[in-house]
Amino acid sequence: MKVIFMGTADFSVRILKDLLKSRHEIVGVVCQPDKKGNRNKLIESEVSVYANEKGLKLYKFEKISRDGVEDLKMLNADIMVTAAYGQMLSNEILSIAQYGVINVHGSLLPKYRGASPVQSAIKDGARETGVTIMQTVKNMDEGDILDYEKVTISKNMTADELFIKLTEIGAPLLIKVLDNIEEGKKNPIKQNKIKYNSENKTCCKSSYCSKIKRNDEQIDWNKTAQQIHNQIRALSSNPAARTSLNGKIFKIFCSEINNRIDNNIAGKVLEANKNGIIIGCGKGSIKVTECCLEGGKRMSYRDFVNGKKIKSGDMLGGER
RNA sequence: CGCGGGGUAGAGCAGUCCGGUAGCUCGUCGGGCUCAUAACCCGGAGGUCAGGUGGUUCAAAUCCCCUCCCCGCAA
Repeated sequence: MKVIFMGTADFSVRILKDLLKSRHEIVGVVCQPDKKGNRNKLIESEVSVYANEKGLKLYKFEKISRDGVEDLKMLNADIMVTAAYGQMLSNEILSIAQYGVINVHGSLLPKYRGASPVQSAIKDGARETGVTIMQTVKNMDEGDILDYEKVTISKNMTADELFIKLTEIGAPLLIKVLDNIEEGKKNPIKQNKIKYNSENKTCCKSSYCSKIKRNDEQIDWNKTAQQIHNQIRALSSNPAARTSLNGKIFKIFCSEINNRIDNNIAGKVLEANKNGIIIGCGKGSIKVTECCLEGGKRMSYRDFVNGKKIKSGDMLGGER
């Protein structure tokens, strides 16, 4: 089939890569316009870089529903596919192609509808999530499910890692769905009828997750080690969970639960040596394994300790 | 021209203010100790100090000028 691919992030690129190897033809790629990033430099999105590299026809609409209709119609696509695109689609866009728009979503819908399904699942400490291929409709993430697959979340898994796993599973799944649609074997299931697990009925309850805000990044050391660990994993590597160390922003990318209960003070560095950086939490403690200081690069706890930037007894999370 | 931090051995850093032999920790290699070790002790290798075959100087990692690259904040 002739496919228009819409996506922006790294997640999207990994889907697009596999899609290019399939029997379907990519007749156009749409991504978000270049944005001003750090230090006001113009940042080209991952999809933009990749599409240019592959010589694909690329569009960057400020507002796709306003600016994109004519261009997209001209491509005569059979179907459009979105994966982390970042814009809502109007009914007009949704009806351009005969098979409409299908989306690759990083959760088992109807759970975690919205902007941050992957991060939210980790933050909640979920042991399992999945990837859903669904028909896109006007209301956010409410369309019928065309196929899905479950994914296990291991206890130290970060959002980066889960994103990769979801694309590894999601890309072939998407291709399978496209194949089926082409062969007339479309089998949509309403979200309120889906059964991922016969024993557990709560999994079919819908929920929403919003964009990650600055406030979500700040670590509250009074929380439990498990909660903090989940927050760190959920936000890694971007934007990353943060606290402060000696007046500077201290970001933590990877951690492990390290339940020390003796002599705990929330936010206190209990130990900082080659064995690890151990930090007291409201309940238990965590071991920081990868981190960075404002202005510096991400590094392992060994390197961080080696540079003598942190020592036992330091307090994290004070005012800055 | 938004604000700030940084580029010194494979890695993380000190040294820069106040110019004068290139330093620390980790890793690595070799040796020793040990029942043994990721522990301890001894020794070695490894650096055009981001770049300008730039300026000042008897002398520049250090002072001055220009360029490049990395990172954080704010948007």
